[in-house]
Amino acid sequence: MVQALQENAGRFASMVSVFCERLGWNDFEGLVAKFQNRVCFGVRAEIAELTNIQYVKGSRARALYTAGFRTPQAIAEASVHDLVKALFESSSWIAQENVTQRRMHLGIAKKIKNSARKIVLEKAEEARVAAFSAFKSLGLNYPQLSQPVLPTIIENLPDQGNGPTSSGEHSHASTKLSVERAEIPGDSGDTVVQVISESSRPSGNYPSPVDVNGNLPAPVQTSGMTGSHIASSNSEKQDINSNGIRSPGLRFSAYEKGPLNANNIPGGLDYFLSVWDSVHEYNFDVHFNKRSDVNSFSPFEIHGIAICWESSPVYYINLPKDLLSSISKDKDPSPIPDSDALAAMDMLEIAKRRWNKISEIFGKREIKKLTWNLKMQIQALKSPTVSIQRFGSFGTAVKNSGIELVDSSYYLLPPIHILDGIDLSLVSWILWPDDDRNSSPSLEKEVKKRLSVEGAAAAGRSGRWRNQMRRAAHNGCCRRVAFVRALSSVLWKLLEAEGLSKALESTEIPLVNILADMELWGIGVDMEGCLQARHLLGKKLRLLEKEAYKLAGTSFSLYLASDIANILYNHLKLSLPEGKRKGKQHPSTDKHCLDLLRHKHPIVSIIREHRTLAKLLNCTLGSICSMAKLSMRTQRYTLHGYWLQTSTATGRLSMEEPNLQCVEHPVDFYMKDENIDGACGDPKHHQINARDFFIPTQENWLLLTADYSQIELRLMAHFSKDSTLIDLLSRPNGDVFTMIGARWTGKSEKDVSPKEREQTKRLVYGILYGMGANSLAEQLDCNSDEAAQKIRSFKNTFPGVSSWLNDAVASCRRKGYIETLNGRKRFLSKIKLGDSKEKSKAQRQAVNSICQGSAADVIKIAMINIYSAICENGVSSSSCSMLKGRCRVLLQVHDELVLEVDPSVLKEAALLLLKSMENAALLLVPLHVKLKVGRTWGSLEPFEAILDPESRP
DNA sequence: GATCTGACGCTACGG
DNA sequence: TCCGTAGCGTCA
Repeated sequence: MVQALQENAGRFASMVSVFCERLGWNDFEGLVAKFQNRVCFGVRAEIAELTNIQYVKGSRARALYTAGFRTPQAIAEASVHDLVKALFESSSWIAQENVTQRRMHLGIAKKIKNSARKIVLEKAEEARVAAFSAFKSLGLNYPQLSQPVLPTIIENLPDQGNGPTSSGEHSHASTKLSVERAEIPGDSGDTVVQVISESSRPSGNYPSPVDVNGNLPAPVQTSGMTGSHIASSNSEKQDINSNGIRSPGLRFSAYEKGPLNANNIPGGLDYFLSVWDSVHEYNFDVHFNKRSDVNSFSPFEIHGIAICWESSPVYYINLPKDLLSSISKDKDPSPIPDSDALAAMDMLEIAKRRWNKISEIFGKREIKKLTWNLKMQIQALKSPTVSIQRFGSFGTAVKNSGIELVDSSYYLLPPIHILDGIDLSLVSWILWPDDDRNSSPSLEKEVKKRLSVEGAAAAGRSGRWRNQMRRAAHNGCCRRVAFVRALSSVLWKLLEAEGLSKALESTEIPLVNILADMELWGIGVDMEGCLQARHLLGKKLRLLEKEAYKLAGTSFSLYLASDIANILYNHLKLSLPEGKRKGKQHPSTDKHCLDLLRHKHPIVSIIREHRTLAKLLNCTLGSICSMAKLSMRTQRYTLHGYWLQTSTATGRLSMEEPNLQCVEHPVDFYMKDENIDGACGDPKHHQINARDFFIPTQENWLLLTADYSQIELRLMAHFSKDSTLIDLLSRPNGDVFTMIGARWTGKSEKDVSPKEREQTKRLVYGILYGMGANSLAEQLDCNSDEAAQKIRSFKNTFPGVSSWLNDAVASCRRKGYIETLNGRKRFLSKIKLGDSKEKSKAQRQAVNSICQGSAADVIKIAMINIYSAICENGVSSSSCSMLKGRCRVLLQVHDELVLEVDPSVLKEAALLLLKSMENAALLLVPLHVKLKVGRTWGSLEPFEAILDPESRP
């Protein structure tokens, strides 16, 4: 933690000082100094600054100061132990210290440290943003500003002492957009089939080198089999196997020998590429790393690609070295002398041709290409960069050849689009959606779980370099590809046996591309607004704390549930609500509990408000500020979360770092304005809507969102075929819950009050998810008899629904799994095998997963349809070609899609969105979609312009 | 003895 | 004894 902090602070400090230095802008330097610390005004100011830290008031501040901790930063970096020493061990009553006291001291020191950490982080961010906006207001061109900064930052990192600091030559290079460039020949779909492909493509069925259990056949057999495969393509190839150029172990099969460098086989890389091109199925793994410290247009640096196919050795292409090798031309592997510029240019042409060939191979849709974690690899190959250093003597030639330079020391190669790649992690997830929830899918773990020990070991051997240097340098790339090969034979058979290939191929695989793009693109952030809100919230939180301490008569941590429980139930002697004990460490202080207590003591509502606001500040706004990056491309702050396709059991997407699927709704509070003279007026109303800080990534574009209305309810109507419900949902307008409420209470629609509507909604979802009468009674604020009566009444009104609920459970019990609209399965074995508690849980899950999972399917299909119309390198479809490049999907929030749109095509985009979503599935009830448009996510207005789609051609 | 980890509590979001 | 997520924090 502290390391991260130090890094952050250091980065910020160097950035700021470079800004100032380069512009000679002294005023700004002063501003920054103020932000960074307020040291210059002497000791009193310093101590005052320390009191900003939580739990640090007068005496502690002085104690810390005299012990040498003179800034929040020093405290943040200090060890807890040192803080304890500084805070308590000098005082006179240290002698009677006992264990509990010691623990308390440690706790306080920890909290102080945390609080100091927060303060330092905040300041770093404030200054970062202030620096940025100050430059912007000066009208400075961003690239000029940022370019010198990055190398300087790198310079400050320990292991990159001599990064280029400043020079004119890179100031213009990286501002150009380069994605649109470089047409790849193989990209158009109709790739040229080379003659060699046909003649060398092995015919007939392959004998599988590894059986379903992953057992390796005896070495003799394998060796013969490998030979026969290679021989059928080329006899020269066999020689290398028996000659053992790379590996002395003649008696081992190629499978066991470990990887080969694709350039070191006879015929060199060109020959390898032609063989690779001829196989009908292969596994690959791109070796790359993400330069996370750089706000680059293209942070992916690629090093190589590992490839293997059935019973082949694992091949590794070293980039760019192997592209530039001349072995196939004159059998002379030594590099061309640098003086020979012409030869270098020739070589470069060859390299380009080879790169294009690779691109072409990846672009063949009909070839089955398997890997693990495809999304990142797609991203890496979309803007692959290679360090200048790796070009060695070709560097100058490359520079003159028009290959683009980015981040001053990386060349950007033409993009490669992997079409229809198959991600084995998806296969594994779709087969076992309830597995590994907490951990990210790991290939190693998967191999251990699904393959026999021998199978895993054999795969490991074939992907493991003997040479330790290479093993380290290739970062497991070859091993991964070998594992993918071993796993795929097992998983693919299972997939087909379970009949899950359709779900995989129709939605999950196409979705990978979309998510990859969404991650790269990001969403815009209004940093200034966010920081202002944080400032405001911070002030309010401090006021709330003060008030809470006053009401409690003592100070305690509002962040700590056990402290709050202690204050409420011991100190203030409030009575614990019914049934809230349950053997925990402390009595519950959760939201529901506080709601019950809210009239008993004024502090309760303070605690509630503090919790809500603290969550907003620390989680949402905090992560926005710390995770937003300044985008080179758009000169705006953007957030790039990660989309997780395999983390949920029901099939929904989820997101992390940050999770923008749970950004709060607007929060209101009142706060007295403190004027400079201390006079306080009436409490002023404030509203913070975190969604206001999300904006398009492009200047002047708009956000366009669309969300499904009651999608799960509609799916339930579809599945249950309940005629009453279908009838209600098929009406073109009117509120569904009001209508259900009317039907259910026997009133007419206009007599249904908003309260009744709300109750109806809760009841509907409650029953949908199998809620018991007791909890429903609590939710609806009535007794459990009434609740039970309402449930019966509801079920009588919709008899089809209630019988479907039973059918769904029965069917799940019979088959052991449930199935979604798209044929995805979730296995719920506990519905049969568990104890009664587990059983009833599984029953509820069964019903819920069908609806939730089907809803996830529907919106995924809609996303795919939209993407195929708007994506820039997709097949051009008839009417939507004008949308290409002017419209992007930014977020998916379960039932809602957030797009950004060029205003000139707003109407077209809205129509496309509406149509794609409404037609994503054909149900017995129509799917309703609500469109909204606005400048920020928080200020959306209903979009009415295309209510009548028939008016458009 | 500092540091890491898994379990749990709480709060957001979505239906 | 509604379901499904992420994330932050404490504690043993």
